[in-house]
Amino acid sequence: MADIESATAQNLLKAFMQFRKTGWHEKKIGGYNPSEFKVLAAIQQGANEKNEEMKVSEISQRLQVTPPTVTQIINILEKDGLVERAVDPEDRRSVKIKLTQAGMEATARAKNRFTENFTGLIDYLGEEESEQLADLLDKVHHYFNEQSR
Amino acid sequence: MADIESATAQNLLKAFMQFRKTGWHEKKIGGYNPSEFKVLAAIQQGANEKNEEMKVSEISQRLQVTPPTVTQIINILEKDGLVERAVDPEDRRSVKIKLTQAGMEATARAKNRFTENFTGLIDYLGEEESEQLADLLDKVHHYFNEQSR
DNA sequence: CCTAATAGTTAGGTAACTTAATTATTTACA
DNA sequence: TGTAAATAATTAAGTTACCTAACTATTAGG
Repeated sequence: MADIESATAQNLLKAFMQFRKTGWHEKKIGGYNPSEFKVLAAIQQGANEKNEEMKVSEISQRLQVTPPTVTQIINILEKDGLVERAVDPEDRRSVKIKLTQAGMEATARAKNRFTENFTGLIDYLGEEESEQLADLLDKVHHYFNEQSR
Repeated sequence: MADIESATAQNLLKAFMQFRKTGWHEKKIGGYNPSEFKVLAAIQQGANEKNEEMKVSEISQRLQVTPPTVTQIINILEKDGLVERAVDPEDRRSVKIKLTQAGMEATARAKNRFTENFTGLIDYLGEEESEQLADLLDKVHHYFNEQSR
C-alpha cells in the first residue's frame, strides 16, 4: 500500500490541485463562459458528425451534465441569438437545438481562440508526452469509476 | 503547430474533461465538503510543519483562494466546533486558527478516508507512472502560467 | 502623529451545477 | 382502444465554491 506521506503521493496530490486551478479551463473563452462554450462546441460537433441537429438529451449525455443544466445554458444562448430551438416533428417531446448563423460564427471564433491555446500545449509537451498524459488521465478516470461501483 | 482535429488533441481534450468530473475530488470527504476538508487539512499540515497555528492569510495562500473565501469556510468550521479563532497578541490584526479536539479527530478521520482512495490510485498506476503523471501535470500548469503572463 | 499599508471580515454576486416536481407527449399492454 | 407507465424537457429552488468591493481594526513609516 502506498503511503500518503510519500513524496510521490504528495507530488501527485499537489499536481492534481494545481491542475484544477490551471488555466486550460479559462474564465472566458472568446467571450463566453466555459459552460456556454462547451454547449456551443457540442452542438457544432454533433451537427458535424451526424449532419443532424442535437437534442437536449444528447447534449446532456455528451457533456455529462443533467438535462436542466443544458436547458439553462440553452436559454442563455437563445437569448443571445446564438441558438434556436425547434420541436422535433418525429417526437414532439424532443427539442432540437440548432446554431444560428451568428452562433456558427461565434462558435468558430471561440473555438479558434481555444485551439490556439490548446495546440500550443501539445506543441509544448510534444506529441508523445501528450499521448502519455491522456492515457494516464484515462487510467485515473477508470480507477475512480471502478471505485465508485 | 499541432492540429486540434488530430487524434492526440482530441484524446487529450477528452481526458481533461473527464478528469474534471472524476471522483478524486469527491462530493463529500468523510462528511465534509471538499473545500472544508482542504481548509482542515491545511490547518493541520501548517500546524504540523511549523508547530504553530495558521493565520487566515497563510491558509489563503496555501490553498490559492482569496481571504474572504477562507473566512467563510472558517465560519462554518467554527460553528461546527472543529476550529477556534484567536487574535494574535503579536499582531492584533491577525487571527490564528486552531483545530479543536473534535476538529483534530474529524480531520484525522476525513484524511484517512481520503488517503485510502488516493493511495489506492497510486498502487493502481504504479510508482513510476504516478511520478510521470505528476510531472506532466506540472508541465501543463507551467505552460498555462507562462501563457497568462 | 498621522498617513499608508496590512489583516480580516461583511455584503453581495456569479458560475455551474444539482434534485424534485411539473408538463407534454409517446409507448405498451390488458 | 384506453389508460397507465415511461420519456423529454422545463421550472423552481437550492448548493458549492468561488470572487470583488467596501469596511474595520490595527500596525508601520516617514
